[in-house]
Amino acid sequence: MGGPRFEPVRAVRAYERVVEQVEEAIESGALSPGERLPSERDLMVQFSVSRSTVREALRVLQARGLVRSRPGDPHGAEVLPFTPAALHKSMTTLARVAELSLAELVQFRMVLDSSASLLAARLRTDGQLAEMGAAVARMRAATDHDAFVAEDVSFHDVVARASGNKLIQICTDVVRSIVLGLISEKLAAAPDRPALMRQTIKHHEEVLAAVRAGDGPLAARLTRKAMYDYYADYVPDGERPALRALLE
Amino acid sequence: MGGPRFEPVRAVRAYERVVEQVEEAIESGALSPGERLPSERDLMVQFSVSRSTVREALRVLQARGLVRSRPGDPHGAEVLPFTPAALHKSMTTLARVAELSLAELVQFRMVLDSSASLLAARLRTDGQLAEMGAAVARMRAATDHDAFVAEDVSFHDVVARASGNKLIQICTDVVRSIVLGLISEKLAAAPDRPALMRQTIKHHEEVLAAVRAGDGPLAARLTRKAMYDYYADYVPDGERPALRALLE
DNA sequence: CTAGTGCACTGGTCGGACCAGTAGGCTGCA
DNA sequence: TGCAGCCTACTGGTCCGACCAGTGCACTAG
Repeated sequence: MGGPRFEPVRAVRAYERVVEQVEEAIESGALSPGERLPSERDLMVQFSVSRSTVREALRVLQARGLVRSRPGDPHGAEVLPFTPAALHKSMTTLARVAELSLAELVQFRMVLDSSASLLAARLRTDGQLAEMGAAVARMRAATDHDAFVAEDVSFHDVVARASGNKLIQICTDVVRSIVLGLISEKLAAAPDRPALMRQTIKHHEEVLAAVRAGDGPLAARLTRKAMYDYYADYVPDGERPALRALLE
Repeated sequence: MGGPRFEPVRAVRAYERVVEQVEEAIESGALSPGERLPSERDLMVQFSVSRSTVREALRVLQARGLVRSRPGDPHGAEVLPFTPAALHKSMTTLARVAELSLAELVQFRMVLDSSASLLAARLRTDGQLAEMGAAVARMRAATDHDAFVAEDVSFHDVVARASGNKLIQICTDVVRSIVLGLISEKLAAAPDRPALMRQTIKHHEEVLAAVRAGDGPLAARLTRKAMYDYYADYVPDGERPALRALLE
């Protein structure tokens, strides 16, 4: 006690050090999206490691969504612009191995999307308001179910953007696609689809009105209600109370 | 139009197919945490690929937090129990490359933690209530700042657990550690620390009382307030209104 | 000036090699 | 018989060299 606390020196593999350096260069902005890494054969010289090591490092960087390499490309691996793909992947894995229930996912969406609505009610621009209106209009005009869902998504996406919080925007996007992936087949086979679509449109119009009026709490409440009504049928009875707990 | 829509056949690399198969085995539960993968040399026989390919696949699986391999281990790579490490990594990367502001992160925590409090007010067990009380007691007894923060964290963690939503629990955990990582140095140098600690304890007691009373909305509101008061000083003036938007 | 063709180089994969490190069986001592 | 210590077979980490199909660019022929 009291003396310098030494940290255990984990054996750092060569490829990890390569990953760290390249990662740092990318995250610090020294390498911008679209720029190229040197070729693998150049990298092995620069890092003084073998090509196998370089390649393992590139695989890790690729798994993290930071770079992409194409066979034959004479310019070397490309630094990618940020995408939530890696986040999406790890959250999807999480959903499977941690056995996240649909109820938990929907509940999470209720929390996040309603907060987005609340913030959007205050921070939305007129342009975003128009985008939301347009999305609702396209929902109304949608003929097939896929198009309807797509416009539904775009509405929620505008709201999330209008919240001014990129993290909320990204997380709603990721969780939404996981939820949709889980129930898409059931959704397409839902009974009385037209009625559900009409109800959904009505809900969206109400949310939009609340956002336009700047009534954040109302917009949030309506968003939670809309999401509950939309998904409750797919959630097992026993888990529905947990969702209703968010409806006040 | 009309004909079968063919999807572009992206050239699937050999190592990707290896990743897919192992991933599927793990996520489906065919391989449980603690179990071992065959050795690399066995895998190259089973998959009919070279060891380089096997190793690149293992690097990807390791980057995703699914397996771990130690040099010299005669039992092969170990299948890991789920940890949010991969999620944490990708969200940390996200925070850097998407240039998430502290305000966005704190706002996200306000949303998630307050929802956790709201749910916990309804769903908490008596045992969890006791844990929360114990955490607050330890906060009060904490002598140094690190211990104080640690107990603060454990309080929030119990609340998140009591929400009954694993996704909320994990995400609050991940974002919290990112936030703490961003401001830990500033936090330790905060002026008038004892006063801040007293205020924080008071806030936690109030939240705990609301949770105990089953008053979800109050617990949520208090949680947002507590978090705002705790972090507002570190958020640039211009971004504070966005946080206040969550305080009603 | 353009269409077409090589070519140089790329990433993907393979096979073989060596090393340090581990675990478990074996040996030899008590 | 029991146990401590060594030994060995095998592991993962790294390196090397090789081949292939594919790419982009420069060059050439029209």
